[in-house]
Amino acid sequence: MTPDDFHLSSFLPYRLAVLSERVSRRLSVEYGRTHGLAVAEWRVLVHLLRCGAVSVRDIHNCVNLEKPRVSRAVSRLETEGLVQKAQGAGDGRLVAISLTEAGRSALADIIPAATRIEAYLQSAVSSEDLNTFFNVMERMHAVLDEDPEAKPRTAMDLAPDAKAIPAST
Amino acid sequence: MTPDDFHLSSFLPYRLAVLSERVSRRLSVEYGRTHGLAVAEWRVLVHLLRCGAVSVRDIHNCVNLEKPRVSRAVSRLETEGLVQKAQGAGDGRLVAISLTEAGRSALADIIPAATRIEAYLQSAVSSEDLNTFFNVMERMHAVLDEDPEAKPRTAMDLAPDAKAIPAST
DNA sequence: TCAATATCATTTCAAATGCAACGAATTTGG
DNA sequence: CCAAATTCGTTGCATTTGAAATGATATTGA
Repeated sequence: MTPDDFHLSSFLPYRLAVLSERVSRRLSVEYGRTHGLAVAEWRVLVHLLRCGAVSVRDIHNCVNLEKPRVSRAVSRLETEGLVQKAQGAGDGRLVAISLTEAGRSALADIIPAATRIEAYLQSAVSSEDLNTFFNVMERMHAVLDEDPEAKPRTAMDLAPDAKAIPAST
Repeated sequence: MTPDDFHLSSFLPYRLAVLSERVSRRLSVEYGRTHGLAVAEWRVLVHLLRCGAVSVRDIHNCVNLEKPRVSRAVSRLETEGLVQKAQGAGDGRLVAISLTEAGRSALADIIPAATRIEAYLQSAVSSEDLNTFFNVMERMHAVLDEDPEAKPRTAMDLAPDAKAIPAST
């Protein structure tokens, strides 16, 4: 293969990174405007909404954030009063992190805005194509799942039916 | 809309970020093993291969890296001997950055490996689905292009036929 | 012509990040 | 029962990062 034929702009990893980063930045405008949240904090809040009182490790295992990043995000959220920490019930090492009323109310603001942006992004795409899109992403994940050099996927990111991916066409 | 229905794992921006980061990390293993390159350095090298002697600003405008990041990546590459700087011909402010022979040879190593990983990622996807996949990404970009809150796209990332996107189905 | 403005690359600085180390708490295995 | 090993959350530390400032050069416009 001739290296000169290589175009960055058609290189899959590059394309993914560019779109992902552009989308993330667009969302950050929204998070920031409403409550000054960074991506890590947004992920933590959303996870807490669904899972109630959980540990740092739980969050780390679910939302693709390194442990120190979760710890610091939680600290910031606690300072802002959106989250509270409590001593773990049985295990003294665990910290039970949960939403405060203010946190719940912040999410009530932000989730609709986030959903609106998501819908906006998808608005020019038919639902068949969107299905195919997600299916392709899942297949790429599946390839990486088999790759010993790749970082394992978190359990939460596994497709519900990952064991039997239906063909999309 | 009920915020409790919101799942992070089905949120498009989150999915994009997770896949993109996983792919990037997998590639970094490859870059790092061969020549200790970071993503920014890889992008700069590839751009130079196609564009010859260019300025920092040119690189910044083409490969989605902030200006300081390009500047530092170039410095590192120069230290490693993969790149050389020259005084800009006409304009004294410009720096003419170009590949050295060592840089070209490093690319000859890395590009096949990168291409192999790209092919690997796409190996479980039919070419129709892959077409749809890229088409969907392009449509999302197009939506952001209309959004004043979104960061503009670089010229290089514009699809060649972005003005008339063919339907994929 | 030459002052005001703009552009270029670099550097400064504060914040974010990830790896590794740490102390505390728990579990394990003899 | 207790010492070794593991797991938990946090923190130290070095690196990376991006926004803004800087100094140098070019361009503009009066």
